[in-house]
Amino acid sequence: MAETSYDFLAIERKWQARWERDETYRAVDDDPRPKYYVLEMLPYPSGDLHVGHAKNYTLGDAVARMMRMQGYDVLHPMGWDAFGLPAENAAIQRGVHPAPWTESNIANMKRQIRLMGTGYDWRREIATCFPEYYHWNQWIFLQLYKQGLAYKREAPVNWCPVDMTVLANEQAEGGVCWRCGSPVERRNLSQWFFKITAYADRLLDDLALLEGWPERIRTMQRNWIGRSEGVTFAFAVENNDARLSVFTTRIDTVFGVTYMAISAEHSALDAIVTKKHRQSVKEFVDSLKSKSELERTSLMEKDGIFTGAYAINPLSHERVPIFVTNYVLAEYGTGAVMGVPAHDERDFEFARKHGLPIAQVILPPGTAAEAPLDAPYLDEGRLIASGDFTGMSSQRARSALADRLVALGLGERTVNFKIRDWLISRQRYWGTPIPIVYCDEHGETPVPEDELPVVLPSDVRITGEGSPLAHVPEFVNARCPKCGGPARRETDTMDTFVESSWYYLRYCDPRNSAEPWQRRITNNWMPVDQYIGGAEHAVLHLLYSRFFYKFFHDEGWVSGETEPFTRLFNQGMLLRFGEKMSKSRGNVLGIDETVERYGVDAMRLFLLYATPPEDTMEWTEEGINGRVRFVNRAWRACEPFVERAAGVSIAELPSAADAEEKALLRAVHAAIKSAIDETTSRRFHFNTTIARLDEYVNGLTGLAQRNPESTVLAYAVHVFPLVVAPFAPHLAEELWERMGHRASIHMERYPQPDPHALAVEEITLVVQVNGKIRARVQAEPGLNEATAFELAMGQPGVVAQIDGKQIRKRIYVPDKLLNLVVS
RNA sequence: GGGGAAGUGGCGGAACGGUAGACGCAGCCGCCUCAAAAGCGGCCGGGCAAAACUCGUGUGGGUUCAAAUCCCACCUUCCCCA
Repeated sequence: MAETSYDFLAIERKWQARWERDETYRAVDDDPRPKYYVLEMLPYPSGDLHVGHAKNYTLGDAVARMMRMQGYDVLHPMGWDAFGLPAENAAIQRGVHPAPWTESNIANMKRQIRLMGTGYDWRREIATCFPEYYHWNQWIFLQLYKQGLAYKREAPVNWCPVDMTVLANEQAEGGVCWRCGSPVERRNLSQWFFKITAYADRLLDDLALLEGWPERIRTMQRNWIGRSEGVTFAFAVENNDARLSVFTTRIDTVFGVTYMAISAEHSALDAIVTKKHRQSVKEFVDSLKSKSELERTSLMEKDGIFTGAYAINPLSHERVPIFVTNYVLAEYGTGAVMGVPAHDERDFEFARKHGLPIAQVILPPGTAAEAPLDAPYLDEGRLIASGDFTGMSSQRARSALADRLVALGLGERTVNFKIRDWLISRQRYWGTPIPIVYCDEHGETPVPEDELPVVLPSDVRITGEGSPLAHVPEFVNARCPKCGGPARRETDTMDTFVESSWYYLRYCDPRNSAEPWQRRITNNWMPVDQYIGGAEHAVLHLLYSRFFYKFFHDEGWVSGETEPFTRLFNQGMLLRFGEKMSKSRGNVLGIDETVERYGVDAMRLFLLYATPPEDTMEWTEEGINGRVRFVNRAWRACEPFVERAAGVSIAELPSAADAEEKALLRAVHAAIKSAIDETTSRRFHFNTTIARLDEYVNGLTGLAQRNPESTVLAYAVHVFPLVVAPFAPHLAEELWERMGHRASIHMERYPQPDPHALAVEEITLVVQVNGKIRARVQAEPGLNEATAFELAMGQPGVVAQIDGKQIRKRIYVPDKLLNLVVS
């Protein structure tokens, strides 16, 4: 039967073309409707999309469509995080220039995203590799520079030997490169940084504002920022002018110090090491030179070597040996720590190994005497053997000791952060050029704003060795903006996380060539109401974006909220054959083949249906087939009735003549209610909504067989495309059009759940005796306790259980349950 | 080692103090068909031939009239941080 077979390929193509022609999903800048900004993290144009990507975009699309149909002016844009290493690696491996490689990938991915039926406002598309975009990246750099928040300094940095570039701290978490997973090395290089540490306190405090974020992401950011309060004070070095500054959060253990540990890169090391130990210390330090942070702190055994020098504890005046160690890092704190073996795990291990004394100074609560320790005691307690401070609690002692150090002028209370400045230099080609030139006379000089953008030259040789830009004389040779004399251009490019830290603002005003965005327009759209993406960006992109937004706020370029993303939703992963899709695993399922084989609507429905969106889900052949069946069933249930449906108003609830009609009306409105509830609660568990849609279609199919003339059936058919539209947008459009509607269904209002349709005429009263179910009684809703009790006593099963016992208590949950407690 | 999340039929999941297993998948039976596929209808946690009954939400306790749901301990898995 030709007219009842659903030609998804033709119909889906037809509507995708129509939406594009009509710009159905454009967001209107000045519009009386309330705004809603829904955004999925912008993708890197790697070339091909698979169904894993589709999972991300489908959820955002369903949310955008639900909100649009509920009367919001929805901004739902898409673009490309187009700078980055894969383009350059392709150039090295295959000799293709990054620009055309990236552009053809974008073209292909854009085609695939359209195939997924997602409703984006393509007029706002951006690609970060175009000068029109990175112009403003450079401009933002200059503003940060002006405020002293962009600066260059020499520092030990993370170097990825595979990607041949340096990495920010967040990008080398756990000692491996975030991109390629290879262990990073340490190198001393002069590099550009953004001073994110200046915002550490605010980034931490404002986490409290982010109630719409998953708690674990907030916790991860809190840990990453790593604020700790403590004391910074100095140890003098015996027979030496050098002083060793240390930071500790446990000043209450200061009388337990039995050694000092300093990093191999400590600036005072040369000055304090004694002649006798110079050679062995040098050998130890040299052996550590190329070792990464990961190797030093995690893989290698805690080790160190005596310097021959002694430090004097400023409070106990004790003399303790100074060790160079592999586990104290120059970049953390002051590069020196006090060793308290009795109350610190690492110190305990170290002391054991080197035969250092273990002096207990904190007594666990409830213990009286000092007992030999076979493990360090890490918690708080009462101080012993601590001079004037003996007998105090840890807490009191910390305060008193800090006061003492401050009073003696030996130290101060300080706050230490784990977070470090954001290293943005990359020795690579495919990125935003840093707008700085070096003049012999004027040194480091920013490129004037009116000379932006500093355009990336296209004629380069990309070999994978060294910075490609350094070998392009036309690029390197520049004029000094101050004196016009010869100058050398900076050849590092920016970390691609810079571009993605503000792209959500550019979507608001994407074609502005005079400024990065117009405040009037961003004020209308920002902040992003719902941000959707994976958890892997918890401390990278999401932290950088928050930092940028606060800076923009301080500069007055954005107003209102100080956070860019009001709500954040973390999508779960999509697995196939138990593993994440990747080329190397050979389990990638492409968009094109999926869409051709099953249809987009079926794919979308499956991705939303299989699990709640935050859970990891497994792609299965059986699962997608189930949704293909659903689409076909829905079509067969509705299509033969479109004409009759068109003649029935959806504004009025028809009256049901029998139980089956009544049940169908319930199913219709239960589906509507579920869709609206899942959207407004921001829970987005559309898997349950689609289950209600199954029941809806089951109801249609059943009634169509038994009573094809039913008005209720015609009504339910008429409403169906509206209810299913956010999830299966093509099927919805086609049915809607066949019902004679001219405008896109996606501009219609979503139906409201009708309480009359949802009301039940009969309830099942559960009767329990002592909490065990003994009977189920059908009854009219609204019965009172006395009536319920009467009904219950008419049940032989209940009476038998009570038999001669006394009813102690009755619990009645109206229209649901009666529990009789007997004994 | 610390922190977090989660353990429910053969499978994905639903229920989030009040009828456990909605809905789908797989399986089984029937109708249709020469037959198959598709479609349509039905069954589908365990024990019992069946009803009655009874046991069932990782394990063991607890709170409650009532626990998959709340609390405690343990086991397992996954994710973060050391």
